[in-house]
Amino acid sequence: MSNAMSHAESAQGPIGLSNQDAEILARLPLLAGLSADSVQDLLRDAAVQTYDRGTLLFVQDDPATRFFVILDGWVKLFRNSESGDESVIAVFTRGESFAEAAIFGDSRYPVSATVVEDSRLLVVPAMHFLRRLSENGDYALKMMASMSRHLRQLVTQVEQLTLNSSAERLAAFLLKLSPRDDGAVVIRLPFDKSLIAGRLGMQPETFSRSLNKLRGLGVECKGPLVSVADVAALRGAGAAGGLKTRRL
Amino acid sequence: MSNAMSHAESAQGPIGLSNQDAEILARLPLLAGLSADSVQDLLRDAAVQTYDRGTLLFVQDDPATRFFVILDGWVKLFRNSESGDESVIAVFTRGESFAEAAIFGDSRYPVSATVVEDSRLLVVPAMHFLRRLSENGDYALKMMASMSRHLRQLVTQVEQLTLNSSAERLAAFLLKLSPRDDGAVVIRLPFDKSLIAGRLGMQPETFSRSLNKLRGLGVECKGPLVSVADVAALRGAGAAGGLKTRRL
DNA sequence: CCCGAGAATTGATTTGAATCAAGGAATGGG
DNA sequence: CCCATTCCTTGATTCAAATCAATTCTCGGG
Repeated sequence: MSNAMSHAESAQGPIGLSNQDAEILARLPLLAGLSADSVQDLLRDAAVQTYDRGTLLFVQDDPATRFFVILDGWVKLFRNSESGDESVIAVFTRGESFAEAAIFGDSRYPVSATVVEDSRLLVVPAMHFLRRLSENGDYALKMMASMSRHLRQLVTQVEQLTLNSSAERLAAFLLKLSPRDDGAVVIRLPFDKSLIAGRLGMQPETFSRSLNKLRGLGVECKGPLVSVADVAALRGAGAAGGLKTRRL
Repeated sequence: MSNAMSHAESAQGPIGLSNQDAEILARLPLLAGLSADSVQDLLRDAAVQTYDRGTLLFVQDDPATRFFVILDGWVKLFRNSESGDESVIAVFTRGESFAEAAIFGDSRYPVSATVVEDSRLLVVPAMHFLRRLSENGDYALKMMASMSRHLRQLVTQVEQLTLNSSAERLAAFLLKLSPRDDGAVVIRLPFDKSLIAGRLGMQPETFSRSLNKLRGLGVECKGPLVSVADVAALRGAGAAGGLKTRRL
């Protein structure tokens, strides 16, 4: 089924990817700026797979033998405490890679991962990829830049958890989703509200209430659609502590 | 002053390090298993520097031009919110490296760093180090393993913040410091209690009270010394939810 | 088109931790 | 050796968010 589809690219694309998929890979921090040949080389034995919502990709402490690039859909990374409840560490979507970091060192996944929307993923086995990395410094630098990015995200997350209120975390989340940084926008929430709540370290009830608190700042919510009257104003309010932070 | 000190090693040690310092470097995940020559090679223009407590090493968003290895002392990484208060992201000590990840990608420090105890640091300029990394896959893999480790730490931190109580986080902190994993131990707190509180995402007052809550589990505290009657029991209580977690 | 299950909201209540406010050790300099 | 500054502890109070408890809303299937 992979032949005769897309004329020129289909034959030379890494593992039989559509043009659009190839586009995604090209933009990936991990591979950005590499030649088509290089990408082909790195991803030689990678494969595209389709997963249904709910599929468990790997479990915390599993040996890490592969990592993933999301071509479509959403994936949740989480941890389970001994007591059974879960902490959402990250949620990724199209154009993002995850678990690359795990294939180094002791090479066990530090989190579990499930598919939260039907997804198409590029699955990259570690073995060949690692070999190529160690042979080519250029690849390795890209990889480190990508890991560095994930590190930053987590740093931000720790910061937010320790010093922002629920409403502020939600505001920050909306701002990150906003396509523009001022004026009025309508944002479509990318997945279930309760999952967003988890991602932001709060209960669903608190999520709902936080959304209400933002109403005073021009935020309205109908179903999965959130309209923000003035993005800049929302950001300003967050920074100024118009929503309560711990005082100075 | 570097000659005639330690007989054999002094001459061939990286940049005139004592045997003990060389020992530290050898154990560093970043360099572990590399030959003396390789280390010498990588750290060619690194230098040992002494810093007084309170010294600001770099500020969040500074261009990241160097990273550090701690030969002695303690260093705090933190972020400042717009509103002025700080979030402690990590505290590192002898034998640990930090800010390696920052020298990749956009190459700005994602955090600020200050010295919290008089310290001796190995300062490693990024330029030469990066060049060597890209030339030698072995170096790069080590580096990634090290970054992977930091990533794991942050993941754990996010998890703890979202689903453990203050008392549990403190218990986990003590357990990590414990030299043995059962029986009775006395632990010396490595730095000020208020800094530990910050590191654990709580106020100093809450730290004090959490310590009291642990008294019921055989934890006593005199000054900077904490005695644990039974390490295994403490761990058990934490896991079992003897200290309150969110219920299942 | 209606129905049932899961998702989301809303309300009432509890509670863990922050804040406010003093006291009490400890530490270092004069 | 004493004082002062800083750190730590303890108490009273407040507050944000979790928990408990109903509804209401939504959406896909019969």
